Amino acid sequence: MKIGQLSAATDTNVETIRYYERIGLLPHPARTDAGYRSYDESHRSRLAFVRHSRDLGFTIDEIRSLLDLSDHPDRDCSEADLIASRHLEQVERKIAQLSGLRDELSRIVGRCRGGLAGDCRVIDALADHSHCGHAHQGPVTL
Amino acid sequence: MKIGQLSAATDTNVETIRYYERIGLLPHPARTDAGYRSYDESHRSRLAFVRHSRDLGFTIDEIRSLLDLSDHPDRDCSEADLIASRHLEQVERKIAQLSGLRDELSRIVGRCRGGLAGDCRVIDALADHSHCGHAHQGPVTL
DNA sequence: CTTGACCCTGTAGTTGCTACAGGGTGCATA
DNA sequence: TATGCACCCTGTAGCAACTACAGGGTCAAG
Repeated sequence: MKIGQLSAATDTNVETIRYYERIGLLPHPARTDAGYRSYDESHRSRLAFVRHSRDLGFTIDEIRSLLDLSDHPDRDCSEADLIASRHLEQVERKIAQLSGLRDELSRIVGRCRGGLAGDCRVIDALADHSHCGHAHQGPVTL
Repeated sequence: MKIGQLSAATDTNVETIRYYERIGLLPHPARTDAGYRSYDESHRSRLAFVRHSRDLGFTIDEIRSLLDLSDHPDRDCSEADLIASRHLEQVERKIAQLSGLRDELSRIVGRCRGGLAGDCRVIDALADHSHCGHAHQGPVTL
């Protein structure tokens, strides 16, 4: 299997596959005479594992640990459970944070009837009004 | 006001303030003889506007547009409303995506009773099982 | 006069990719 | 045989929005 076929089989960008190899998430595959990467089923399933983990929002470092456990079936698996449950907590915190944003945003939008920016409620709400019961929480990434 | 005081007054990292200046979000302030940045109330309120917008998850580019409107009170403010409602939609989409993750993660965690990684349900769930009714959605950022 | 807190510039690191530039390979077709 | 064209290679730079130095200058207190 060449990289393009692995890419199609796992729905992963070719550049991403090379990136995962570079950072040590995937092993260096064999090469053809022409220097092309040559993959087999074990590479495919490892990459599928990585993809599924990324889809669930695990970081590269967490995936490294999970892969390590997966490579050593004799180890205790409580670490995997710990990683996953910590991650679940983070996802829940993020949902709570975004729900707060959503509530504040929906209070803001739809209040302008095409007037001038000078008395726009949207602009106004973003200006400095510490009295409006809004708890400062620091920048957020979507 | 020196940068450290502005930093304290707006709960913003000093480096972040200089960064905002560099990318043109804040104006270049006056300087003291020693070359120290010297801020006044107008800088403080502009930075507060930026911070509040970032807290609500607006991107730097969106904030640029919002600041621009705020600087021109004679403009039509429907653009501000558009920016905010588009952003609200994005936040709602993100919440939906994360809720999906949360559901799948909670199905996965807590199923391991300290056994060996070889038959760990967590590891197992991350391996390749396209039959489990999981819709592929691509990597997510928290 | 020295200590420590603050300030300056400029550059590099973070995360997880993505996008070239500039080249080589392999196969089908004119 | 030439010549496209799709694919592969390496290496580097870019994205967002900061954050973290390194290596220096300034200022007030003790």
